[in-house]
Amino acid sequence: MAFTQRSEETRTAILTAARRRFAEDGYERATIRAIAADAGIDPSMVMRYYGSKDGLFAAAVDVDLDLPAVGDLPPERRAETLVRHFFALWEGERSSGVLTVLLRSAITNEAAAERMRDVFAGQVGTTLGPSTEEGTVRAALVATQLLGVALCRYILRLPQIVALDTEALVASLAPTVERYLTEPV
Amino acid sequence: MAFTQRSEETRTAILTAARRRFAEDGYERATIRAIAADAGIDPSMVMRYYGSKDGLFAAAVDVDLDLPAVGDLPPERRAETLVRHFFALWEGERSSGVLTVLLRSAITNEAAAERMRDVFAGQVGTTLGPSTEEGTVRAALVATQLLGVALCRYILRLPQIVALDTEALVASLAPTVERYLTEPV
DNA sequence: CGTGTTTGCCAACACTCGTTGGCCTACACT
DNA sequence: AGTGTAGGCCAACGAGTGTTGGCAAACACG
Repeated sequence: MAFTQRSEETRTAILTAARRRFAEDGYERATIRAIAADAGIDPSMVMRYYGSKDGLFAAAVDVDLDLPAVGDLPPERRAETLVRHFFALWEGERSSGVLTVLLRSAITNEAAAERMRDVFAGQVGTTLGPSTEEGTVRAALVATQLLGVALCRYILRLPQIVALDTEALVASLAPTVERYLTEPV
Repeated sequence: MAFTQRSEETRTAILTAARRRFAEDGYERATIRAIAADAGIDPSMVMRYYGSKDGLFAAAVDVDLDLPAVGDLPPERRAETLVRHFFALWEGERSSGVLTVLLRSAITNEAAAERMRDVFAGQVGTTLGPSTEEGTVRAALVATQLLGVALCRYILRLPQIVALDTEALVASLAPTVERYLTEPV
């Protein structure tokens, strides 16, 4: 019952390896065997720690977006703050590809898609202000642009988008996001 | 050697079933057996007609975007025309989910991702005008928004985006696209 | 009508996958 | 030191996969 230090180490080793494999290969092609090999342990240990592949996946995509409360900012600063935070999340070391895991597998795995909708509804929808219907539509429009750029940059790796640095992207995208947040629908 | 009528019928039956399965399940989870069952024939026939699963996939994503020559249009009409054509492509009966196949599998399958980059470079990049470097960057920015909305609407099925009709989406997205086409980078 | 070719199905192979149970080792605690 | 428990590996099962070869039936054509 009590976690020893060693068990906790391999537990996180498995999780790290799982995130990398899920991010690179997607849910279906990431195999328990490969993840275990990366973590330097036996495949059966993965089962003992996380119960099943689904359980491991659920642990791998358990992410906190840690969104800033843009509602407190002056309106003209909200869009830029959001976009900047978005790139910090994707390119940050700490998250280590969780978002890539989530997005990539939300596309082949219905459970992941639902989790993504939940994350969106729960975290994105509310931090943009009171959750009126209009507000969630605005948030969804923002999501189309931000997820689209993540798709092209981190998954499809469109060379023109990969080549741009984040500052140039912020400059291009912030006005779009601002329009979705303010323009009448 | 000469194609009989019956062979051509099952050939397209296989292709139709394959597109549907690939679109719904993605490359990995779409099985030859399921596709064959949908087409009402034996799995081995799929191999005889298309050689391998990869061959079938290549045939399934062989798509012509049929983009309009927006270069001839007055600038203020280009964005709206593009967005409208984009939705017509995705929701049109004729294409029957080819684009969903392409996008969905480009995310787990590296070969599909490269094919997507090729389609983009070959068809999208050039029809937006002379292929200067600035032009391809603009085209890529347009792609982030349009692929993003396709992702949210046809794959993740974000309810707020699914609920909007195409006219409302055109109204929301066209100004964004127009900005990417015109605003200094 | 006879014959060769196409269309199709059946059965199987070789492989990989997630998952399980048994067994050995190393540590913790009294 | 003795003992129970947790950490770890090995071997295997059962299911599902893409793929192949052989054989029956339907067709085309002389």
